[in-house]
Amino acid sequence: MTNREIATIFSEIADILDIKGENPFKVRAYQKAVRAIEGLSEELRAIHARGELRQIEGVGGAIAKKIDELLTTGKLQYYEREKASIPDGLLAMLKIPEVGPKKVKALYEKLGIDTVEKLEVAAQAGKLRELPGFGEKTEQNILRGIALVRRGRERVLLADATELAESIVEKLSQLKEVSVAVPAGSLRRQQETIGDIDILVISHAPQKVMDTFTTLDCVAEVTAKGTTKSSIRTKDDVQVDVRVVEKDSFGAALQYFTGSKEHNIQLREIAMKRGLKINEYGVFSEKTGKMIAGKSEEEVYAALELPVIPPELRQGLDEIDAARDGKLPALLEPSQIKGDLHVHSEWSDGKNSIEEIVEACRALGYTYVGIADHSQSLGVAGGLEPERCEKQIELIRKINRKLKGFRVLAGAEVDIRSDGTLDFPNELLAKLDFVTAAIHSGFKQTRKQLTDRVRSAMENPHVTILAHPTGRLIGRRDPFDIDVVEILQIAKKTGTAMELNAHQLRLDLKDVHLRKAKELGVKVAIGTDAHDLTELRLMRYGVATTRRGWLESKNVLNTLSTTKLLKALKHA
DNA sequence: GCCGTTTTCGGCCCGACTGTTTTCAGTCG
Repeated sequence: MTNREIATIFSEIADILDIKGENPFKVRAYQKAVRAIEGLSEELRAIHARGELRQIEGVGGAIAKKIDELLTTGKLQYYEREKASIPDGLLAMLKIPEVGPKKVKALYEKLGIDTVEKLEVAAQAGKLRELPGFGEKTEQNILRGIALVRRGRERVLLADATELAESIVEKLSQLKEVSVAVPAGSLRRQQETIGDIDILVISHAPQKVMDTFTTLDCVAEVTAKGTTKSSIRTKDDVQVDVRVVEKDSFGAALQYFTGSKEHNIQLREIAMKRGLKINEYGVFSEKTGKMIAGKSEEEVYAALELPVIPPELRQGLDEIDAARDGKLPALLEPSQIKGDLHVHSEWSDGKNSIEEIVEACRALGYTYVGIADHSQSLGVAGGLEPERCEKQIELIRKINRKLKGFRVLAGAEVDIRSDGTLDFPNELLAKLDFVTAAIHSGFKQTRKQLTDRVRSAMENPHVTILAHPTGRLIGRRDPFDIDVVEILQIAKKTGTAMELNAHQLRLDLKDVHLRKAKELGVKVAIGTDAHDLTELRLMRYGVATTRRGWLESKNVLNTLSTTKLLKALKHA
């Protein structure tokens, strides 16, 4: 039973208890456990085997016992019982925006509505307004919510959300009434996918900001418009919220709206113990009500005797402990990246010549670029035959002779075949500056097959980097079933680096596994997998993801100087 | 259900907006 499956069960338990009107803190305890499990880099099975379940923050005796039951029997009696106690359809109803546990309960008990379909019919017939607390507007909102769920409320990729947010920020910034406009929320935390975009604005004329925001070209629908907060849905179906605050509360608001929710709850608990109260307007003394901080995030954290925690780390895991103990990492900065280690040229399925790539990379301030075109097996991607690869190496040497202060590294993205053998002979691999091995087929193999396959590739001394280790495409293809922790342990032994593929659809390895890599001392190589020059800019999302994984410059290969990098790649 | 430099009991983050009310509950983040 996977972490994901266990988290889903606890999440359903929380929903069921919520609908039944149980103690809300019990509901929250289950939700907290769900988030804790989702944040694990390790399988619960392994933690269970070591008897360390209760060391997980948010997992106490009762939940540990339930995890034990799930892992040993594959079932949970408590869950079966609770699930049987309410109709299945109620959980689906809860997924509709505007419909929460109280409404579900009322709809079910008073009108016998127990499916989304029945709810839709009743709303259309104007039956809901008979219930106390329900009116015509509520009916319309519920119908809209149902349509929204049917369309599938997909989360937006970090790169797409960033682009949209930056365009809105730019337009709001042009107003003379606006002094600052910045993204907050999960976007500022650089989460790999974004639900809603939050933008925070400092202005003394909030109404003007609200009016401008709700009438932007991209707006399809205004879902809320207040004096300091408005929400819209764009034509691309993304929800965007804008909040306006006063200058003196900006730090508190930025902290508050950056989240994560769990991080903020932890901060508030600390504040409470110190006789302080935090809200989006500032930090206040509980006794006197006097505001003691709020202008900047520095002030807010300082009021709790903490250094500012970088937004990417605010995940509600152990970052506050680390901050208190002075153990926050010096996270990787974009400016520390000296080159891209995964770029495709026109030799395989890329669009540009090596010379064009060099020029673009120099413009980005890099001092090297790793060309890694596909190998022969990948026919669809114009994979190189060994002879073509030899030719490419020659050309790269020729280009390098003409370059000053820049170096093209001759590499290849070599296919790991289904049987674990590599797609190029060793003699050829030996001539390359670096070899990135990757799985591009046979995703459906068993966990053991896939893990063994990658192991045999990594054990080849010429292989320096394992590309996109889990093969996932965010929102499109699940990661293949591979034991990432075991792969990392093998990498430690063989000295292989793990790629962080910075392509917007991949971000592979993901944050929790990067952190595990750091713990194990496995180096990370960031590559954009660019197939054209514009994709070279995806590096920023790679850097952001390493930051979420607590990586520092010393953990990342492409912060090294050319000489040191070449040496490190040979060693690997 | 979790948790403990006040605690093994009694707390558990906080406010905006909406729609329904005529002072507030529900939902959301």
